[in-house]
Amino acid sequence: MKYTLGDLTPNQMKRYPLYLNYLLSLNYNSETVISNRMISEALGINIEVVKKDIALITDEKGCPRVGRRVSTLVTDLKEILGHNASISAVLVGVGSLGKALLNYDGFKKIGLDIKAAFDVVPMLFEIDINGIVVYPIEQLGKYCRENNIRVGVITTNMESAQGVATSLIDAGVEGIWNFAPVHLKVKKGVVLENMHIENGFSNLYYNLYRSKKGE
Amino acid sequence: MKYTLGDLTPNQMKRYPLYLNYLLSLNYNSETVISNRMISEALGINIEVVKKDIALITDEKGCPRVGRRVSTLVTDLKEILGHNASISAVLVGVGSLGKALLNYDGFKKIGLDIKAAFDVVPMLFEIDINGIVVYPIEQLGKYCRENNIRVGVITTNMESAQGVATSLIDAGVEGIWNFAPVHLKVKKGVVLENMHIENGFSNLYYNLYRSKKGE
DNA sequence: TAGATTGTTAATCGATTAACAATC
DNA sequence: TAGATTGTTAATCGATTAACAATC
Repeated sequence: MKYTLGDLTPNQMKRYPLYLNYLLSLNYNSETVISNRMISEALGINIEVVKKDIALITDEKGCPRVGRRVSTLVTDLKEILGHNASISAVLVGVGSLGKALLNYDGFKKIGLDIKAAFDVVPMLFEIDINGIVVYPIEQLGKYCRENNIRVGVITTNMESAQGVATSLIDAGVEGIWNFAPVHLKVKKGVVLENMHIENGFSNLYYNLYRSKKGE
Repeated sequence: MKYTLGDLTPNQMKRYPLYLNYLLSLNYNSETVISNRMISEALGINIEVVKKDIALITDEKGCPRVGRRVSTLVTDLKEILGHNASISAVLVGVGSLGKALLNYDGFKKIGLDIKAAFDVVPMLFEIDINGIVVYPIEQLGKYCRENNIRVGVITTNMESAQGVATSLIDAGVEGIWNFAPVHLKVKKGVVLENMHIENGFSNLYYNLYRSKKGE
């Protein structure tokens, strides 16, 4: 692995998950190989971009007329995408979206370790969802400090999100992954990643328009 | 509105939802004004970028020393983001994520009109979730054709996603909004928008790394 | 008026695309 | 060997940033 995370551009970081997703969709064994061209065509990404992106994150030299082993690429992509890390997190807001995320088994696989969940509704307290226990929101700060929580996942409603974010930041989290459809203010140095489904739809809408136009 | 959707770049289209989100987070009335500078500082987007983006989508001239009315900007942003449209859609896969999305009231507000849901589990059939009825997956194709469905939302598990996508495409949908964490093959001309939560995490992970590095 | 902000043009920077020698 | 693919360098393109006159 020639380059480290810090050398990669945000644009590249957006493409790596696409490569990984695509490779995982193939039925491959330890001998399966793939060429940049195939990746390029499958994903609709210019081949020169693929060549550079891939060459950057792997030590394996591509073999002319053949390509590279899929298994190596998968390993290298996972490494660069942080799937081998284990970042401690809490989730706040155990509504339908919160529950859905807790029930999703994929987080650990990608490097996020949700240690606990928090809510205001007493009926949820001490309930165990997919191995994660729900605690009263009052305990959020204490829990985060005592367990070195690095990331807070916010799945509350719009009204509560800012308050929760502030509590999380006061408790020392480094990053917030916000699923509530609101703009959050975070103090400098705290990383904010917004997962706004509305934005996904805007993109879809835009591309529907373009594709109709292009006909 | 000087420009239309087709004139805007994908990069701009990613920024417009951020502007809208931020403006909506303000307590504004019909007289509240905002300067590009304030937007720029709140969102951490270069002010020249903000100036251009905003000027492009509104007819209201900015007033030096003052800015523009927030209400006008909100209207213009909603227009360009398609919130005034109404695109017919179906949702396939009424698991925890599917249910969470059905329970989310925001879709209609942003221009997506989910008309029906589909699943394989008989226990769910004819159930009404937030006004949306669940039907057997066998009826998917027929329903889409008869109701001119333009978009299919996929919230199935990984295994079923590709099959569902193919059915939707065969039934004539123009776009697929995929929440299943897999790579989907779609035929040319069909718009695919992936909502992969893993990708959000990769971004967060990357920015956590950068922010630590920058200290 | 002075100063902040707008709108726009020019300069810089970075990313994408094209070209091509090297390799199996 | 011929041809496909790699890796890399050069050219182009577009987006971001800087600069500044116009305006209230």
